[in-house]
Amino acid sequence: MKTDIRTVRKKEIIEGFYELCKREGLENVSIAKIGKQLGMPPSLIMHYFSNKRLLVLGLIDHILHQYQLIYKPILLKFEKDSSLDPNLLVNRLFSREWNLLFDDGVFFSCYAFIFRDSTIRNEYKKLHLKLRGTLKIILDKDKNLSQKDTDLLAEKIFVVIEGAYYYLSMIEEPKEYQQKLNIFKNQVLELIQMKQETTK
Amino acid sequence: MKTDIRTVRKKEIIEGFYELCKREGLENVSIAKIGKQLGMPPSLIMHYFSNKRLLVLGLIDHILHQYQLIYKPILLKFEKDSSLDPNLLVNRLFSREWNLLFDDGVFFSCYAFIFRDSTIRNEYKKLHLKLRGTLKIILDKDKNLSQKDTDLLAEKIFVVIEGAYYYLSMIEEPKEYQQKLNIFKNQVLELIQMKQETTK
DNA sequence: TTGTTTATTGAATATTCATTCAATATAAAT
DNA sequence: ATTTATATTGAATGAATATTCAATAAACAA
Repeated sequence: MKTDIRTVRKKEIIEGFYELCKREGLENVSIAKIGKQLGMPPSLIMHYFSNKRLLVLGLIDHILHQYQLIYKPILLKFEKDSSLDPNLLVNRLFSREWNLLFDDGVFFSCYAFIFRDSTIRNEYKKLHLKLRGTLKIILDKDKNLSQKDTDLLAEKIFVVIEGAYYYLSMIEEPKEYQQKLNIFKNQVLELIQMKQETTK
Repeated sequence: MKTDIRTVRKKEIIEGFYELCKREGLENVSIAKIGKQLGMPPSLIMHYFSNKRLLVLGLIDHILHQYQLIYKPILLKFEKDSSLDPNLLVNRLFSREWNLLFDDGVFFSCYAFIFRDSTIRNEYKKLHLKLRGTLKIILDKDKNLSQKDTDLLAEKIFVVIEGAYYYLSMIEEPKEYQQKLNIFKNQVLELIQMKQETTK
């Protein structure tokens, strides 16, 4: 009753779509290809997603959900602790162990849609606001940061993380990658340990 | 002799391609559409770019060239001055006045290719290295930064700029945009004015 | 059990896609 | 002026595209 066929099948289709995007790139995936991948006629896909835009919207929903699914637990682990280990936090924030689960190419392909689709833009924005909000909660646990503007600090931290995500994607050589990564980790550490402006 | 027809026409095609991408999005532009836009048969386009990948490669070359064309003069103005005004530099680095000339949607659509095309990845990387290099030269002019690791500093500055570029693209409301922008500008200013590690 | 809704199929649609080709025009080289 | 190379055209290709439709099967409600 809860897991009615409609819900299951829609999920199945989106996941097939996502797998194909990983392998072939979003721009090369057609409804027919998704059908072949899943062993179902294209008309069945159209039965659940009445046009391609809805399918892409579904994909983006899936990606952002997954993005959050990976990021949130990393942050939430700190919610229990009363004290904050900045080094541990930074390592977690930059841990890219999820790379196996999460495809950056699909993420950025979908990101490019924000410039021409306001629905998608808002979904992306909502996610990023949520992540900043969670980080603020973590930072507030730290007594060293009490009475500091943790909203501001979360903003500054995440902009480095996102810049790093963008920039590091271009770097293949592991040694170079590690070296740049350390720079950005330090940059965030310095932000946390800096004498921060007080909340106004 | 210098501007032979071949060069002119190829440029014309790429620029038409770019205009269409701005309006309709990279994924919706076909060779036939470019032809219609320029009033030439698709076969002529194929005569100059023997397949679509080469056309996309040409577009990316064009975009990166334009990106650099906008950024470099902003930086080079400082090369003459013997002293450095950090506020002025930061304002220039974040000046988005070029938004009219440069389309962010096309930029990120093309960026997404780096994940599946190593040629494109390297072109993007080359550009970013060059920009960091130029910034380092600027920073080296500042006596306050003498004997500091300006390579490192340039890296830290640009990762904020790029994170900001990514993040601010989601924000429509001008007031909110301005407020976030100021945060990131300050963040870079603090980096410049911080006691920086010495060069090893 | 009957009726009704939903799921699934497979064939068909018109359109658009990248690409090819042969023919012609134009320019450059001799 | 004649040859040679390049530019340009327009028509044609088959494959792939998103989407529609009518028919059947399965699930569900009465």
